Amino acid sequence: MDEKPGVDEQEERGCWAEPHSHALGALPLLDQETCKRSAAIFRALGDVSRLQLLALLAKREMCVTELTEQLSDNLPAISQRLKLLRAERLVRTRRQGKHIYYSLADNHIALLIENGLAHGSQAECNFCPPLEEPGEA
Amino acid sequence: MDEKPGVDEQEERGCWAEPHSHALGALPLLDQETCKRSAAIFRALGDVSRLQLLALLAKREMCVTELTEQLSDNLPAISQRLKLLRAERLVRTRRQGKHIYYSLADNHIALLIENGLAHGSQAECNFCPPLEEPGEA
DNA sequence: CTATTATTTGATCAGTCGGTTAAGTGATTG
DNA sequence: CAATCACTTAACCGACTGATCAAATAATAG
Repeated sequence: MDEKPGVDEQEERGCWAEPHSHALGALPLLDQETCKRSAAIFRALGDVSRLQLLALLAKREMCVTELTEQLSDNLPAISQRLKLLRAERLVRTRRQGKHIYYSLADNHIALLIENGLAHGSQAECNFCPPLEEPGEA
Repeated sequence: MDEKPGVDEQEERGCWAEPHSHALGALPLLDQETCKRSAAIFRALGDVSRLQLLALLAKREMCVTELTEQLSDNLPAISQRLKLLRAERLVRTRRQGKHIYYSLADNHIALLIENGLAHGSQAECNFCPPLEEPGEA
């Protein structure tokens, strides 16, 4: 936004004296809102219990009781996690009678989860194009 | 314990009495190692400062001093974040003289970041196929 | 209405995380 | 060699997180 620090004078202080690319000027940072939102999503995904929960919901919608059963955990804990995930809009709810069914909010999220799990596994990532030969010889 | 599929009688205990799909049995959970690794990656990405840092490194490799400049932050803070990101193998380092250059560990990570940022922005996600199901509740 | 089932919320509390400052390390220069 | 630069680490500390249990709420059944 401001005047860019043009390379007027080559002073001999700091690594600026060397031909660093950052002498070329400041790079634009991420939009603050996008960044905050993205980080919040990542943070919500960054927990083993929640990730297991989401992985289950990626298969099909489930009510809280079933999630509790499948995860062999206690119900309030599940509910608290779901609350957080819902606050981040990663899951959605649907009420039917006495039950509240949870499911992933959209397939964006499903894709992101799948993508992350692919990275987390040692298997080849099917989201990335085949690695170009890292020919650093 | 389970009767045959012919659900003629309703037992009076729990939501099991109702035709819930989890009566069909337990679903497999995620492999614990994959889950932990994935969650760790997500957690590392789940911070605004680190995400900005990674977004910069997605453009090109930089030394710590330049990152400090670009982010207008103090150097030890950047270094601590880089340490964490390196511990999670999201970034790699290359020493050249007095400088240590950081870059993203691989393009898996670059893709995952790009993917997450796309979700974080309100724009259409270019990683997801166009939604095929208009007729959803 | 009351009772029961299903789920959420409140409140507490231990554990973790990230920023900050100062000191430490490792490479290069004179 | 000592001085300097680039960066890392240690240690402390306040803030946040997530688990837990009891109590509250919401919908349905009787």
